[in-house]
Amino acid sequence: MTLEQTLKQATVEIFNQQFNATISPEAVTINITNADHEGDYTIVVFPLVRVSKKSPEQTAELLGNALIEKTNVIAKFNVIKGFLNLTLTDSYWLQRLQNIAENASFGTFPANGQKVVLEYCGPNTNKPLHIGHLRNMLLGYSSSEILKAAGYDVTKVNIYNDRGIAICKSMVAYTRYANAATPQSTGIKGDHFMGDWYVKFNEIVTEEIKALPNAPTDKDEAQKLTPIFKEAQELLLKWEAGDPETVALWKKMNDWVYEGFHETFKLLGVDFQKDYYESETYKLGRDLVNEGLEKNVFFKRKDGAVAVDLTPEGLDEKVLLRADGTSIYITQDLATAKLRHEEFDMDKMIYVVANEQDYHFKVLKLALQKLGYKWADGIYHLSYALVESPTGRFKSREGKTADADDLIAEVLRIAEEKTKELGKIEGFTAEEASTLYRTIGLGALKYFVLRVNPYKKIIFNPEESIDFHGHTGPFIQYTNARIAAIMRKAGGAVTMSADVIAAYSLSEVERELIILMSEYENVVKAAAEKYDPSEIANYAYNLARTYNKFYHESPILSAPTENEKQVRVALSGETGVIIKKAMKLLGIDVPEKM
RNA sequence: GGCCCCGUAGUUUAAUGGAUAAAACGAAAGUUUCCGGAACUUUUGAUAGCAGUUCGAUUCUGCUCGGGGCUACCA
Repeated sequence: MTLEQTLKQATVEIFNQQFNATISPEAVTINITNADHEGDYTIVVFPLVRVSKKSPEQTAELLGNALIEKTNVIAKFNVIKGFLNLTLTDSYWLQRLQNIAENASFGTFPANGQKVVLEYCGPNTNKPLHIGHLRNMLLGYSSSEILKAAGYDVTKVNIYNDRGIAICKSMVAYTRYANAATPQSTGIKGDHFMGDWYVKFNEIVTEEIKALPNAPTDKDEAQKLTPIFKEAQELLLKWEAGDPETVALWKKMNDWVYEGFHETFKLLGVDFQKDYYESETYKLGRDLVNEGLEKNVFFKRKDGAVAVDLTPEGLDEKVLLRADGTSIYITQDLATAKLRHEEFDMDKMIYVVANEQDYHFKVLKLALQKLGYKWADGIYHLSYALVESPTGRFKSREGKTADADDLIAEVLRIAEEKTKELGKIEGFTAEEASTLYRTIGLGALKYFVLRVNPYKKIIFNPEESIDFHGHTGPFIQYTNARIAAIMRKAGGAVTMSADVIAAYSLSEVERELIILMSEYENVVKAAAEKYDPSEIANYAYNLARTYNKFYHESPILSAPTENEKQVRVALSGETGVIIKKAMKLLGIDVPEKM
């Protein structure tokens, strides 16, 4: 039982005895005491006065005394208004620290038997990854790590939107102008190579529109009249018909893209246990929709399209199958969901997709629920806001500024520059140095993205780029490097003796640090429940900041007494351990020297 | 038009309905003896507006004003 549970339970029992009243443990709110007041934990008694029928102060006083009687961990308490501030004994905290240090799996929960399928990334294969994918991938990967720590069995999957008119556009431009160039022959990364031909296509469209006799003012309308667009449409038809030459070209170009993507995935450290391809699922779903017709939960409109009526749920009527019986996006998503359930028998299915598609996922979940699939209750859309430039939304037309690979390269370059400036890596081999630049640069980038709550939009200013001071990844990494240096000199982790645990008197910061570490497992749990890595990110920062404060206030290796040295080294070692654990949940490596 | 999300110091972010709203960046000043100065200590400054719910509201409700998104037999 955790301390909070113990205190809640004791409070419930005390109320039962003293007031003959039954309250639930959930009704007892316990917070960490505000920094401005003395105490470790605070029980807010306002909600309890209704039961005690005494003033908040009297109730708190009574409860405080009773808790001291009942438990053996409370040293003292004070009452301010309706707040009961409890101070635990130093030996409780030291013992707690020792227990944490001895428990290698502190912060990871035992398997809960629940399976999760988590879909993330979901790129189109006609252009390179951009900053939005970056946010998606970092969120997806980190969420998966957090869920695993919370005891879930997680399978990460990706879905490639590898077909359609956009891909055909690149193919047409390539066929017309490339002269059989390849990523290898040009030295261009495969996904960028594909993207370049997509850009080329659009350039030609613009030219051909100019040549049009009576071009419509609407750009989309005008595009449809251009020869190159018509070629792309023909190509799409040929692809759908399975024309061998077209399919071969399509496959060749997509393989280039995958090679490029995989390079980026590897650099970022994200991975997938299974890949899905739209080209294999785009026709699925028809049977499922017909099943809905039979069950009378979907209906056929007069025009022949099959739709679901979601007006009772506050949404609209939504078409699920075209009048000609072919699938649309939602149709295949329904089918893919069912397919995955058959494959994985998961309890939860999480989709990491931008908030533009909030509506889509509401429909998806409701439609599956109407079909009677119980597992649809476990569908969760991990929705995140778009990344915007200071001037508004990143458009692909704005080009380079939003490109994921460029952004990564830039941040690695800055990491190298700053590290060299500081000159702390003497004795590093060239390879060690470049690994370090990567660790720090990616640490900065990942932290920058993950520290923000997913539903909040991120304003990203490429000019100002990413910082390495203050509330950043490198700051946390640096703190660990500093701790690592101390631990090397101390000769490794220490175990505190029973005498020290019993008699040591903690300073304010030391106490603060232990309380923070003690909270780590609650933070992991909360982050998993909320699907929110920013909880972990902010926690890690807090821990690092508190440690630095401690570090500056308290001599560690040169502490005045052996007891102080023992406690402070133990404190340092475990802080390092938890920093590493937390950062791992964010997908961020932590160097021992930097 | 309808629906959804967001609005906190100059800027970027925090705060299960709890105490005097917390940090970082920026700006200004400082850290002789010290284990790593990517650090630490000061100073500076904010809940868009108006009501309501209650012991208590950044948080919940309603309205107003701003910003974004969705509302395709596109993906």
